[in-house]
Parts: sequence; structure tokens; C-alpha cells
Amino acid sequence: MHPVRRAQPDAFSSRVLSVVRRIPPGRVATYGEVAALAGRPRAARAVGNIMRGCGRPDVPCHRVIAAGGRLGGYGGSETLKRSLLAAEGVIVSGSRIRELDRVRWPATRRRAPRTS
DNA sequence: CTGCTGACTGGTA
DNA sequence: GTACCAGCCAGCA
Repeated sequence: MHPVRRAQPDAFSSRVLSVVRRIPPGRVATYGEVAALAGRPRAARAVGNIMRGCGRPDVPCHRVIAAGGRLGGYGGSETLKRSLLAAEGVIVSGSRIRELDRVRWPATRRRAPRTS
């Protein structure tokens, strides 16, 4: 037969969880980034909804942050998210992550400023 | 099926 | 800096 790759019923959510699981300790990824890695670069909001219901210990949802290095949400316990990140070496000052480029995952690859 | 929700994002005021 | 708005998308009633 021809295994026509039909979309699984939970293709997106599964991919999202898979991506989040791959985030190494001490690193963070934005909702938009996770969405992009899951195949839907504009589904950042949907990713947030999935995170809201993940509740799995094997899914480090605290490593998923909002764009611009902002903390994002965490089930109403913003402090807990900060603590978890701090325990991994990710320092949050105010509502912003310090040294975002250092803790971001995947690695930030900016284009050359200009080769001139 | 339609409609609303919301751990988002980028823009404007 | 904060507040609000429109666009976007998967999940669910």
C-alpha cells in the first residue's frame, strides 16, 4: 500500500510536546519558536493552549516563554516559573530574561551584520 | 457544522 | 514604561 501520510488526529499537539521535551535544561524557546518547529509558525497561541493543558512532568513547559524574552504565563503561578528557570540558571529580571541570546534554544543564528 | 476561548504576537496610542 | 486592538490557530462546547 501507499502509506499516504494522512494527518494524525493529534499531529500538531504531539509535535509541540515533542519539541518542548527536546528543550535542554537551562535553555528556553518562545511559543512562536515551538510552533514553528512543530510546523505551524503562526500557531503560537495554539501552543499556549496546549501548554495550558499539558500538566506532564516530562514536558518542561516552564522553558517555553513569550516573545521578546518575556516570561509568558504559567497556570497563574508566575513565581513558580521564575523559580524553575532560576534553578536552571536562567535569570529573570523583572519580566525579562537576562542574556536571552545565551539561553535561547535553538541557538540564535543571526545573519552577518553585513559583510563589507 | 458554528462560535468562543486563550500560558501569543506585533502594531498602535 | 503600560493599555488596547486585530490577526492568527488548535481545542472544545
